[in-house]
Amino acid sequence: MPKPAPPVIVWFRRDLRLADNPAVARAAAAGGPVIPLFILDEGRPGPRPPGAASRWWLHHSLKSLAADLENLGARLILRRGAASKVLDALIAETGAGAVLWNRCHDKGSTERDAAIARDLQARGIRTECLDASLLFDPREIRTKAGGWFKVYSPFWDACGAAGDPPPPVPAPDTLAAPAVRPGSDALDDLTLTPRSPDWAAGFSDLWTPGAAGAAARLARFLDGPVADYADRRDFPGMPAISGLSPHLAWGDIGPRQVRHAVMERAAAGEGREKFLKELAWREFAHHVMFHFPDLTDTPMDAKFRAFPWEPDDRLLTAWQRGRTGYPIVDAGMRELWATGTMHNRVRMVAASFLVKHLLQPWQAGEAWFWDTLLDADPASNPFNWQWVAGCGADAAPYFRIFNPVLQGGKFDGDGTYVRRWVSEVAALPKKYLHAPWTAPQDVLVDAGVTLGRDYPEPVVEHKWARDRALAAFKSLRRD
DNA sequence: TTTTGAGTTGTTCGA
DNA sequence: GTCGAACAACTCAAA
Repeated sequence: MPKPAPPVIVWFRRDLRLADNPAVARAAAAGGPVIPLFILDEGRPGPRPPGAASRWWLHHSLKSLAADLENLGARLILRRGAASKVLDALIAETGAGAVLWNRCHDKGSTERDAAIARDLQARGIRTECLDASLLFDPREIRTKAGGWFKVYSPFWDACGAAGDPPPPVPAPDTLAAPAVRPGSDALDDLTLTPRSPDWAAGFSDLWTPGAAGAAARLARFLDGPVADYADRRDFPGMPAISGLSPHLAWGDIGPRQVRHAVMERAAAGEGREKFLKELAWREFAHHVMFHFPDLTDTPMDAKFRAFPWEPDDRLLTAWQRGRTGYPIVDAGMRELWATGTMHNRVRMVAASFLVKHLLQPWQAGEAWFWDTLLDADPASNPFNWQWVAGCGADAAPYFRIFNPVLQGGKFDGDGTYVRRWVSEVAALPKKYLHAPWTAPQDVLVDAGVTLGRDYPEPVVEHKWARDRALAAFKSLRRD
């Protein structure tokens, strides 16, 4: 009798799916027993610990993954602690001979995983690190001079020239169970969901974390909205967007699956093209983070280290709570709190407002989004904050300062979005909706609004704040 | 090496 | 109300 093959550990991270998962496919193809593992590792070095909203998503996505694994005859093992220690213990318990995972490109994971791979290999445990989270390998998308792209358009062109990414591999039909059944922590014991108060209670009505939920959302998007995506994506009151970002953040679905489905099932046209370009922005953010590992807290443009921010907790809190007195900003911040996401157009306006109107450091906004966004992504979140602040890749010129009143009028002209989230001003006519302080007294009375009581006066005056921001940005100029 | 064209998402001002 | 220019140089990527 030949000795049975030693089990293979598949270490799940931000790839909580069975299809389009090269580590799973490789382990299944080997035919031996497979041990699916997720580790909640909040030590250093390691990935940035997820924020509170992300933890809620993670909980439910893990639950979904466990159920999907169950259907294949496998049991998801949950453990918490330093990944190296957890792996060591599990290998000792089960006699596992290999550990497979899909690459994460953030600094903490890269450092941790490299050390783990070295240690395991030195002890004769095979490790394999595969690619699942991106369309292209960041090492392969290069400028002609061998550098990495800092501008989106040539990056996009280079991706196009790189050829099609490989099609997603299907989920396995079955996974062999190991002879020794290792113990697992209970999902609830990871305490990923809020208890008192349960501020996430409303999330369940809006979101279905997990691969099935992601597939359903993708199908819904491809059945309709994608055709008008280019024309409607900027209007937060319209149901025009895919809502896939939180699923992508934890890898309920992978970008290759999204791209493949879009190409197969959406008619060629502007909507499809625009959507793929948005997916490529996600890609760009991850590639930039690969080349600039300190993206999370260090401005890419070094002269921004000297930026004259004016940190102020009162202003930061007003912004976080959606009480700035600018309805489009407040609507966005309240949408974020209630749903765990914010429409992209409004993110730009709200982020610009914090950084430019309030002169709060972009890192403070980034941290709040990291904690409250269900789609908080280690690359996209800081990348986009740096873009807004003007210190990131392909950033806008400093004088491009969003006017929250004009943006409201332009992209929420009929007020659908603001009325949904800022009930205090919902009765105002659309003419004054985005600037309640300009409404005549009788209009305010009719709408039942007393500024300063029911809804805040603007925390800063636009023109004054704009001029202050311009002066601050000017001070950075090289002389 | 030097040159050239271009750069997600805007606002304000004055004619 | 509408339109075009100015906003400020700088960096990037390719030829």
